[in-house]
Amino acid sequence: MSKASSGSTQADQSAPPSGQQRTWTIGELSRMFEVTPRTIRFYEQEGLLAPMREGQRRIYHPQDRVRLKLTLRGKRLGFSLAEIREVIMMYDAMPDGNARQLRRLLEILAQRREELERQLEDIHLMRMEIDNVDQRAREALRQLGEDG
Amino acid sequence: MSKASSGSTQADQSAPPSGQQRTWTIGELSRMFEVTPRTIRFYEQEGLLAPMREGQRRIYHPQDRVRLKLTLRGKRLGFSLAEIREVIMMYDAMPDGNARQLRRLLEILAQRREELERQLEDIHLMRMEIDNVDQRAREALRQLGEDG
DNA sequence: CAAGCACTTTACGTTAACGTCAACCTCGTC
DNA sequence: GACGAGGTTGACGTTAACGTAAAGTGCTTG
Repeated sequence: MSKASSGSTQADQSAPPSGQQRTWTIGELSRMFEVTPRTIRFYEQEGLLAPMREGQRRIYHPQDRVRLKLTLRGKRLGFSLAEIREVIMMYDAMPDGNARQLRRLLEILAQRREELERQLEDIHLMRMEIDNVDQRAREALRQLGEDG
Repeated sequence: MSKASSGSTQADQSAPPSGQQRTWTIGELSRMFEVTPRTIRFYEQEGLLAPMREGQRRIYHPQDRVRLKLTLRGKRLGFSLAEIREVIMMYDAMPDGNARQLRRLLEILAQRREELERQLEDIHLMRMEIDNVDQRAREALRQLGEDG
């Protein structure tokens, strides 16, 4: 809904002195996506993220943020971290990926798409069932007396 | 879509001698839904199923089959067994449910619906991204030479 | 009646995805 | 210079959702 324009010179949230790219700490990111820092470090350990370091501290660039967002979205859709990693890594290896890798990637993508279609159907079915139950519950409530 | 009429005398798959309802063993159900018997027993242990017994052996009626189907669908959508159980149990308790229970059920249903909407959006977004990656992978493949 | 097959219970094992300490650094600031 | 706020690395704990193996039951089939 709120389509934040990314072209303006507006400070997105707080810009570094120079016109560099915005970066975030692990804490900022964790609040931003409502996950714990532990979770973010775990994703790194699992090869889903690879933030730069500033000394010993992690700094996350927009690219890392995108990856995290994709990861969390994948999770909400029920994919395992391993599956998500596979796609992300292959995507990153794309420019110099060989034919076999690319074909494999296409395979995976096709699979994902199938699963998504199944989920779509599941969602529609479940919606209908929820509507049913909801309907019945409301009626039952009415039967229980018009007060409340 | 296929609204199986439950009134006809037709044998659904294999009818018991008399015109009773069709029932299944755990093995049949497990093949039918491509899960292991262990899984089905586990769901029972978790309060999601409650099949009759014939001696010591479980026999599943259409009602049980429906529950299993709903459970698996819920799982595909990423719900936990606990969440699924909550809804199923409340649904069963509906007829004599009190007002508080009914309201609680409505709450849960509303929540589920919200989650489903989020998932729908996630699916659309992920589809677009998959289409993108797919596109790029195909092009990269073409660039690699027109052979193979 | 032995064998096989499908089922049963019991119980311990496993994996994914984190949670939860503990012990340590490294700033800015009071 | 002590201190608190945020960060770091281990390392072990936990939970959900089953897997797996052992040992027994009951039918029916050669």
